Amino acid sequence: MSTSEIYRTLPEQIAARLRQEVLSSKLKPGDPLREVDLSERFGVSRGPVREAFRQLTQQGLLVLEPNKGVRVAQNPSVEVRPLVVRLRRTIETFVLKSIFERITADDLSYWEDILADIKAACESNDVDALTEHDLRFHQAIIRSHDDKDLFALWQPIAMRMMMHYNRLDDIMDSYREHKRILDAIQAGDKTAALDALETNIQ
Amino acid sequence: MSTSEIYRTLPEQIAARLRQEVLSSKLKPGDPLREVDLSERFGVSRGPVREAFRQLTQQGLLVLEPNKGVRVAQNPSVEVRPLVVRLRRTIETFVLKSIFERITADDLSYWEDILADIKAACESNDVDALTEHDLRFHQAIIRSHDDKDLFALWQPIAMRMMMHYNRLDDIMDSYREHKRILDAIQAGDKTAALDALETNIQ
DNA sequence: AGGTTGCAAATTGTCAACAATGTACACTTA
DNA sequence: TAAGTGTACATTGTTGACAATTTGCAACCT
Repeated sequence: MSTSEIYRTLPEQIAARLRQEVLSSKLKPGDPLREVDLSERFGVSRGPVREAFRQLTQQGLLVLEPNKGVRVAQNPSVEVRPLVVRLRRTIETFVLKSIFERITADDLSYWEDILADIKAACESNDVDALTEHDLRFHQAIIRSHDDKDLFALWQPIAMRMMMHYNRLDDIMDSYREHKRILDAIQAGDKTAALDALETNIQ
Repeated sequence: MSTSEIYRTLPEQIAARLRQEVLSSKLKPGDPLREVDLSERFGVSRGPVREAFRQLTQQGLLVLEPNKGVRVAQNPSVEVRPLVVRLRRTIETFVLKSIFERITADDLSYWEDILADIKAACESNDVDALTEHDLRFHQAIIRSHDDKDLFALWQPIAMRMMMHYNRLDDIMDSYREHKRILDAIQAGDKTAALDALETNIQ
């Protein structure tokens, strides 16, 4: 997502691009995606495109119907949304709690970099960039846990929250919320950090 | 899994078979899976096998390393396991709560059928069959919710709990626990049903 | 001996052709 | 006209060949 980021495989690159377009609503819920179109667009054969489709399906961004192809997934219904929020809070607070005492200076400086990106995105009113860096911020927390499996558990839940969603009136609030999380961590105030994190997830 | 069950696609059939072998520990954590081996075994080309691998990866049963292939995933660590339990309880109780008033006679008779299978598996001490029907029981509850997306959210979490796990000393306890859930539902006792469900998930 | 380099084999990744399936629409029939 | 049927067309599913990558091992150097 970050433009300089290097992806290992072809399907990953394609998936990253499509994910960005779904999260930024360039692709809207229900839109069909054709294998041939995308393979021509990316200059590859249908194989890698199919695999990118499977990856995004696993993340909940696309929906697959056998013999019919994929479409952009619908947003979670109003009924299910509170559940998704609860699940995501459960995972992220679990991780923050369990790593809190082991947070390193490197972790902090990395998170500060992301926070700076969030600030820049807010100031230039760039919603797409904000979505990207918001995601990176929370990803970074999850990934700081030793158990890599947690990320696979968290991703589909978080993605469902990130789709076409904008709960804030003032975009700068996003920066403030993330700053509050990081400030509390730096102050060593676990309770405040967890509270700030829960506030940010809704 | 149920022998008469019909799968739509080739990859689904392959995935179902491999899932059974992982859940029954015929395939053990860390075991590598080779595309050619399995394509020969199932009499298909590597394509459908690859896709089955992707499906099982999404369910958390396999782990994929680019250019290196897939291996059977490790069990969740003792540290993460309580989180997985909490997530699964959150989803299943959410579903049971929200469908409780709309449960039909058809639902109940279907669940009773599965309970009978569970009983039979317990009585013949068939752990593999028990795992299968245990899964079917909870799947049936999740699937009774209108929002089909819930299943995709639930599956990877539930699968991680089902892997190589056997918490009960007496296998018949599994039957008793599921019977308690169904009895409470039939009695219309929501609180008791939710409590029985939580007891069963650990 | 310890470490490095360079094959050769095993394995996954990608591609393009062909098969199977689903879809749209004109055509028939009552 | 309305319902059903047949037939092209569009699209996904599967296959086997070839390319790229990783891995194990032997030969080599220091």
